[in-house]
This record gives sequence, structure tokens and C-alpha cells, in this order.
Amino acid sequence: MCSPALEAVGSRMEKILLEIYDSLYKAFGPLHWWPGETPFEVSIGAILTQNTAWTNVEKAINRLKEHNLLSPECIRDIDINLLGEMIRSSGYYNQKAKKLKAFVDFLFLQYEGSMELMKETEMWTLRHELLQVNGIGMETADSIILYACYKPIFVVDAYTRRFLSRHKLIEEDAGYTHIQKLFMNNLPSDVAIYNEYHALIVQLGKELCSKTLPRCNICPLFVVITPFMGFFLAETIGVEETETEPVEVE
DNA sequence: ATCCTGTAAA
DNA sequence: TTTACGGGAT
Repeated sequence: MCSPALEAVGSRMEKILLEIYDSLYKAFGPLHWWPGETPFEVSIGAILTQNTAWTNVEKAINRLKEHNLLSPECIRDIDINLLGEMIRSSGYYNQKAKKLKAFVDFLFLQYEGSMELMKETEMWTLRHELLQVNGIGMETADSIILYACYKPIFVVDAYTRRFLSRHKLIEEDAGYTHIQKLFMNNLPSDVAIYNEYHALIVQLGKELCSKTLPRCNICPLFVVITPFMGFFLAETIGVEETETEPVEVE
């Protein structure tokens, strides 16, 4: 941001993003995501939860725990088909067994199987490395960096794109990196805030800003983004957008 | 654009 | 009986 105009846009966006955060926090927070779990367990969870409900991931993780398999060494050494059986409940179990193997192989190759050692790597360098691992895309890499390594990177997901798009803060087809920059360029670089913000967005997406039948009537963001309310109402409630007539809500 | 796949809510 | 899920690879 160098011109005064862009700077003004940036500061306004900062205000909006903080306002959204406050509203979501008052409604849902604090969510304390991944509390009391080891960085390794968080990483495994980040892979297993790909396009899968978290409740199904918990079962898989508990199963690994019960069998004392939740360590880099055990995941590395276990038969891949048996591993698949252990994590069956998380879906895509054959692919995910392969992905878990790929992750621990990387962990041993680069960091002697130590998450602590991995954590010492600079954030963007680590991200670049993780993206080379088969089965780890941008969202999973960022989840590991934020929730397992406690580094200030913002996690973007389908919920994030959906609610921002509905509020006309991004284009519907905005890319991952664009959305990530929107947050990271307009918010303080703070692990605790990025942690809670993403968790709050997920909660919003699941409970209210759902794919079909979003419950806008009870949404904490209903009154937040005033300049965009016209678009917001038009798209989510199905009212025709007009130039002159203000939209009426009961 | 399709495939990978179990689970639970709608 | 569908729908959606804390995606990624091909």
C-alpha cells in the first residue's frame, strides 16, 4: 500500500475485519482450538480433517491413541493398510494413510522426526517445504504452521471464501492467496488472533453461513457491514436489488 | 472436472 | 434419500 487512496482502503478493511472478529467472538468465542494437544497430533488432525467432519476425525485420532500409534515413529513404521484401517472413520482412508506416511517421511528426512526442530524453521520457508509433501496443500500447510507451530499465518478455507463472498468483500472466485493477504495485510500479525479468527469463521460457516439456507436472520454479522448490506440482502434473502428503493426487512 | 470415502444430519 | 464435511491430486 503506497498511495493515500489504497491506504484508506486498507484501514477501512482493517476496521471491517476487526468488527467482524468482535461480532463473531461475542457470538461464539472463545473456541480454544486444538487445546492441550501435541503439535504432532494437531498435524495429523489437519491432514485427516480434509473435506471431512471433525467428529469423524476425532474417532480416528482416538483409535490411534488407543493403539499407542500417535507418534512419528509409529506412523512411519506401521503397515500402510493397517494405518488405513485405523483411520477409516475419517474417510478417504487409503489416500489419507498415504498422506500421513508422506508427512512423517518428510518429518524424518528434514527434521529427524522432531516437530520441535521443525518449528524452528522460518514460517514461509517451512510453508514452501510442506507444500512439497504429497497430500499437503495450502490450507493444510497453513493449519500446521498456525495450530501446530504457533506461527502467525492465516488459514483460509471454503467457509472463509463463502462468507466474504456473500458480504461482497471478495469476488466469488478469489484465490487462496488473495484471501490470505486480505487478512494478513489488514490485521496485526498475531498467532492468537489468527487462531481464533479462523475457528470463529468455521463456526459461522457451520452454524449460520451454511452452503444452502443460510440463517441470516440470526447472524451476528447481519448489522456489521453496513455499506454492503444491499448486496447482502439481495443475494441471501432473495430480494431483487434496486437502484433507488431501499430493501425492506420486517 | 473427477475421484477419493465414512458418517451423521437434513 | 440427499447433503455436507475444518481438501488435494490427477
